Amino acid sequence: MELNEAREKFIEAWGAFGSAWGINRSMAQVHALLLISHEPLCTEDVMEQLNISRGNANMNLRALIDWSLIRRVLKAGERKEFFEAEKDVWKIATHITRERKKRELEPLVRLLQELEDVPGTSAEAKGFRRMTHDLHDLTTRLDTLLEHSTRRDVQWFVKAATTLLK
Amino acid sequence: MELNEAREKFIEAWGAFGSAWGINRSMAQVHALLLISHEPLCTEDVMEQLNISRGNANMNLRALIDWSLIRRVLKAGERKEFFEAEKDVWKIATHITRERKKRELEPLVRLLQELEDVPGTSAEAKGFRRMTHDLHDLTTRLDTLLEHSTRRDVQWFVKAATTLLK
DNA sequence: TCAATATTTCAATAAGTATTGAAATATATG
DNA sequence: CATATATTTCAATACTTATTGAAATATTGA
Repeated sequence: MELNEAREKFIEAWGAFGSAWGINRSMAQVHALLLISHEPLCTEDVMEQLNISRGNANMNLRALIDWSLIRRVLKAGERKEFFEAEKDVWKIATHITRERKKRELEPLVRLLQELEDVPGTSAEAKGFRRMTHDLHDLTTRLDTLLEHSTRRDVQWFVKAATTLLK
Repeated sequence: MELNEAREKFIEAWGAFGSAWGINRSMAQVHALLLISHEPLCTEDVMEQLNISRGNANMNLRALIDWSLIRRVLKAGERKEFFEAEKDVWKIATHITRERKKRELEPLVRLLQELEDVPGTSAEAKGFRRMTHDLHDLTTRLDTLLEHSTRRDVQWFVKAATTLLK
């Protein structure tokens, strides 16, 4: 496969993958483009290479900065902003999971905690409490796990588990 | 909080959570409803309680069976089908991750594997290979991990990690 | 077999999300 | 400060995905 064809396929696949996991396709594609770009790119570059509008490019570049997946870069003698991606896949994984944990997992954990305290002695109330308690337990564990994950932990973690489970 | 209010909140939250992770809101809500229902429910029950159409209910009940998150139940003397949810949260987590792994992770792993073989000695080609190789490595580890996870493994796994990282 | 009832399908439509592009705003440079 | 250039905003629009509901199909049991 040609390098250029490969680059396109990667951008497409990363976009589809993100999209399946509730991450806006353009955002994932902009991220993919920067991931495989050797040099930092400016907004125009992103617009051209992905065929998207200025507004779209701007919006998703900002979102990616927000997620700590890319950073602004200044080029000497250039007025406009350039962007480059974090290339360490462990950091990428950590930043994505942290962001989503904050946005979606934490609110769920908080609600489940409340729901565990629903009063009542009926079989229904008991069953409800058991369910929400178990879910709360699971989500809290996940939450803690992600909270304390650092690159080395994750590496150890996955390696240990992979070996053990092989 | 009243049990009924709590039930509604849970259904809503589970729907929103699923939706943020690329799982159809209705599917997540039907799942939530069955999770907290003491008795198996029929299609009509689901339609009524969630205010959704027959087609929608049917489609999502089928999808949930497909994901092994609920099962059909026959009630003695009843002609129609009833449905009940798997209530073991570890099994729920396993089934969801397995299903998504199959649908989205595996195709990505396959592509990344191909992309690692892109030819060329330019800095660009090298950088591209490094990136896709690292990603392939990460996704493969994840894939293996999920592949071999069973309830007990997951319990051990999360417990060990939680303790270690606390 | 035939009605009654249950389930599935699917074209039409609605709802939700993403994208555009031009105007407004901000910022750098002579 | 004026001008050129870069960035952001946002209402309009396009696109995607979910949902409806009625018709078609399947299933049960008298």
